[in-house]
Amino acid sequence: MKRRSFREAECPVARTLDAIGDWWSLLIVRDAFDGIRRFSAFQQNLGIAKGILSTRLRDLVEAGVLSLAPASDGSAYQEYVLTEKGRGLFLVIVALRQWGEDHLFRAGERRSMLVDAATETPVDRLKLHASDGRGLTWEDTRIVDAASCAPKGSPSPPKSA
Amino acid sequence: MKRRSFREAECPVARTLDAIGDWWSLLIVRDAFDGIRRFSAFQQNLGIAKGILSTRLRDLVEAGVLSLAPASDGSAYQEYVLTEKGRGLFLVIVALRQWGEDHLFRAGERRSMLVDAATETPVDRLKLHASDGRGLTWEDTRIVDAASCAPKGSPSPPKSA
DNA sequence: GCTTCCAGTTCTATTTTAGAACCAGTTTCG
DNA sequence: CGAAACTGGTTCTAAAATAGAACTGGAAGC
Repeated sequence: MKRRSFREAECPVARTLDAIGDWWSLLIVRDAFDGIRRFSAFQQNLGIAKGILSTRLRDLVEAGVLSLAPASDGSAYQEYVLTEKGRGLFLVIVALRQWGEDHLFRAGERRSMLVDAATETPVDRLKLHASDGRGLTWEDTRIVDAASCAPKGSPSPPKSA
Repeated sequence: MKRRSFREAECPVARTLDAIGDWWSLLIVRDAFDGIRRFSAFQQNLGIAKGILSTRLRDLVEAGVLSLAPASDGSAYQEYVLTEKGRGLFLVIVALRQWGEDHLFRAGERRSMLVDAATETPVDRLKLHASDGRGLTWEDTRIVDAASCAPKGSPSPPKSA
């Protein structure tokens, strides 16, 4: 009765959710983007049980999203910091944020906001584009099998690995 | 011992995850984007227990992400279709997909691909821009409280709601 | 009208989570 | 230095969620 795994799914969305799609992981990652690094800081900020946090952090480190580094304040403790792979989740967080802003707030309700630090102005909306720059909506797209759609530099035909 | 709720969180990311952040919801939404509409089709495609699927679909309908519509094939059954709100999750799915493509596949491994239907070429990567069009990375951004960052047409000061 | 399919609901067993208690190593500080 | 408090966990129990199978009532197929 184990939870189904999509680690080997053909769909990248499924693999991503398999890796970080549980209830707490993305919240932890969001906190990491907000500068939180210490176990107790995550725990207090999220109100998560320590046992769960412990396994989630371990899983995220195992997944290569976070890594353990010596504390920046010189103490003997360690900190959890985003790896390059973890920082790659930024647009996932932004996409979640923009959807929430659009659909989950009543008018005038207090909310945090993502701004361009240089100008303090809100960032632009994410948009999807074709390779030639045209804007795309869901209706303009299709899912195909990679084998049938080799990109320019066709790295290698899917023979073994 | 209820699961903590972020329905009233100030952070849009937290609200979004509260609404659709559990293990199955985004997979169901992904399937919906792929054209799946019937209970049994979701069930077979995901390998999810029927009981869970039942509550997940009910929750998604309640959240306004899916709606029930009479079956398009003329039968007496009903179908689950994405609402406008649900279609708004497209970029979330795309962001998850691109991260998975980048970090969760070995070279040459078979994977599905999102293409521009018109040209059959892979879509562009999502990118974040400032309001003036400059590309932004995480390091270029900050989270601020909405009240301290009123946008141009300052809709209304956060007085009541 | 009998059988099969569809879309669930209900049931039990297993797994996961929450929350509190506990603990070893660290830091504080008197 | 030694006691007290803090940090980062682990362990324990109880509650909740999930998996999987069995069951059900209406719709379709024949």
